Amino acid sequence: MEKRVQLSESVEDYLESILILSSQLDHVRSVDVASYLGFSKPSVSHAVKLLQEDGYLEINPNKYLLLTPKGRQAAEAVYKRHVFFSEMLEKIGVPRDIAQADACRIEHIISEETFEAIRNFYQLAEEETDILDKSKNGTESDS
Amino acid sequence: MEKRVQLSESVEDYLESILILSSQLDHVRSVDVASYLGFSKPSVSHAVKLLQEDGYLEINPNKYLLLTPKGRQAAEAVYKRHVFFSEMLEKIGVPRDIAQADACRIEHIISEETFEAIRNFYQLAEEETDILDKSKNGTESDS
DNA sequence: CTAAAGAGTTAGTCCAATCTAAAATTCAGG
DNA sequence: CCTGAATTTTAGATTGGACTAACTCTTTAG
Repeated sequence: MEKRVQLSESVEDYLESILILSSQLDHVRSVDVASYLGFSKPSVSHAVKLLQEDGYLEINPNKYLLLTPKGRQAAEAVYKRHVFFSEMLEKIGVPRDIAQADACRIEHIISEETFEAIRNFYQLAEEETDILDKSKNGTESDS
Repeated sequence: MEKRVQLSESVEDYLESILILSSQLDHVRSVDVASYLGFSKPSVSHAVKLLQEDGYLEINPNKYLLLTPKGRQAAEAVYKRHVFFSEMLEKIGVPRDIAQADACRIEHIISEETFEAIRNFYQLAEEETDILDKSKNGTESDS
């Protein structure tokens, strides 16, 4: 069971980007996070120190950032939402870049209950094959 | 056409609450907004001044707050999202108070495109009467 | 070995948005 | 008219999360 305490958006962003980077690089350093998020090195250095103090990650002697179980769990919870929303939004007709941007915000703010409910609802609706088609057509006039 | 520049969440909250209060009271003062939002009076006083400077509202000689067309349009855009999401979430099985709270956050962050796409998709799916029922059942195990 | 590049840190600034404490203003009742 | 309550405003503090400038530490090429 996830304890889902409310973390700040900023903390969630750092943890998520470390998770993503660690699947792309063989190690993640502060500077990698900085360039990924577009933040300055001091900003990341500072944030990382706080994350460490709060037990979300450890900094090994090589300065590699390693998520603790607590940190990884939080990161995965956010990332799971990100993946779901970006895919779902695109499937219902939102342009990819906008879907991405919105997923980046939604992922931080919705409750577990809302996430589960939307996921459930979407899955059921998706099975009605024609809904997705109609939905896409219905939004094409926007662009 | 809505120009939908990105306003801060805070600004949107003030405008939305003035809109809501003006449908409940025959005039809206800073103190009403303060008690509605749970902020201190100085905070509201300060924010209201900024809103006025930016052309979102006017303060009449009785200190009543009056939304300008620009302010009203922004307020209504947010309120429209609020109403849609709180109703929709509740219908797909999210407990009312949680649906409310999530709607209060979602309303500020999603793009016009995503709003339209979700609304469209939901409307189509809603017509398949059994989806809503199944959806509610699917989330009952969470509580 | 040493200089330069790369990475991290320290110190201090800024901004938005809140707060409290304490005026100042307005206004209604006696 | 004057006082007390309600409202608004001023002044200043705080907090989170970003920034720049400039330092230190580490690594590596020549």
